[in-house]
Amino acid sequence: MARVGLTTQRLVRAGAELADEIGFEQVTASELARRFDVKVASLYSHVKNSQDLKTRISLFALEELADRAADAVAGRAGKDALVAFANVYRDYGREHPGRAAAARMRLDPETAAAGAGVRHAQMTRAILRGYDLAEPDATHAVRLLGSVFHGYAGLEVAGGFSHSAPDSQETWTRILDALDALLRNWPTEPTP
Amino acid sequence: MARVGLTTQRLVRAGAELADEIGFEQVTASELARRFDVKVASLYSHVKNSQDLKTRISLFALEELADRAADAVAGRAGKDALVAFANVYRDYGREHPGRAAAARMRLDPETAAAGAGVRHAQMTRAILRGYDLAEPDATHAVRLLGSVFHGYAGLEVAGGFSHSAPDSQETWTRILDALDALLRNWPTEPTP
DNA sequence: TGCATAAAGCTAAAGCGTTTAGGCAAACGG
DNA sequence: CCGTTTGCCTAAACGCTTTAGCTTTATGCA
Repeated sequence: MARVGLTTQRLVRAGAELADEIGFEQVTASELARRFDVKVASLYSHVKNSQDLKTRISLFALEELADRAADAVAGRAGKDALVAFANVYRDYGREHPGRAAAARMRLDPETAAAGAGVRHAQMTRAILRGYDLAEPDATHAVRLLGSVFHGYAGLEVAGGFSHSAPDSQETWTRILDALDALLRNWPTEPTP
Repeated sequence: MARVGLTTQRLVRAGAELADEIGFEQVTASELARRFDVKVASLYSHVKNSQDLKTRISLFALEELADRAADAVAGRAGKDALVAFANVYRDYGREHPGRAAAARMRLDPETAAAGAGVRHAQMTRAILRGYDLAEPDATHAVRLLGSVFHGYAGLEVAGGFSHSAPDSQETWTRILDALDALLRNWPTEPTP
């Protein structure tokens, strides 16, 4: 019985790759065990249960995404930063659809707070430094940006925009133009 | 063996209620059979399989949501219509979290096109008649609105904004103000 | 070096959800 | 009142999850 060298880390990374191949929903302890050529029960020494495995994959993806975002934003400001930041999210979703789906998985608030969720919020806030938004408008804007990135990725993977003109890339570019314009001219008072 | 009177319709409606109670992900043929006090195999005369059941619940929710939206938008225009429309989505998510999750389920494009997906797109487009958007900007705007509604609901149910100031309702109102301002002043050309 | 011990991976088994095949009986049409 | 449809059943196979307890491997300390 040669040891394969299972680790929580290795399981999570392999699970992330598996998610990209077959979809996050389809990632299962059994399938993962098959990949490592190991009996299913062996995984349970490294992972609490199936839910725990998925949660860890989600947190891994969030971390990886935050790393990329931090990298992209460094040394940029204003619209330049906004576009770079947004493109990280979009590119990640296209390059790693399974991990991106994992990142969108609903985590209970405490788990999310302990993970990279905070980094994402802080980076989004950092983007807004290039615009002139005081609280609480900055928070509103952070939430708007989160909703758009989150929502667009979800709709795009669902095939919502595919095969219909104008193409998704064009829309994405124009949405970023629009968001930039909006942030530069955020309405302080509702206009009835 | 008294007959319960199972129907695809009844199964789907009960499945939708079940989703609101225990979460869409947890809706299972077994659980549904338990509710009707019927053996699981009996469901398979009315539903092709478990996936088919979920798809039907999703389509049901989309239809219900489209009905409400159509109702809300009737006789309104401009920001008034935008706000009413957006609030339908948000209220539905809070009133029927399970159905809303079902509505966000990824369907294959042909299934979605055959269902109420088209109505949603058309209504969103109708909202934009109150603003001055020519193609392709109108399409970009439709996609932006879809992303925001979709994304906000997803983040809100994940508890993203709960228990942190400012409260979610305030943000929602201000986001709608912002979107209204953006639509009235949509940037025709990127501003570098 | 050699042994003790913790950890890795295994077998076995129970539980639950899905799905199909085939059977009985209730409802319904003529 | 009879025949047909069909609603619901039993039975069984299959796959994923999870726990319990065992064997073997690796590792570190004497």
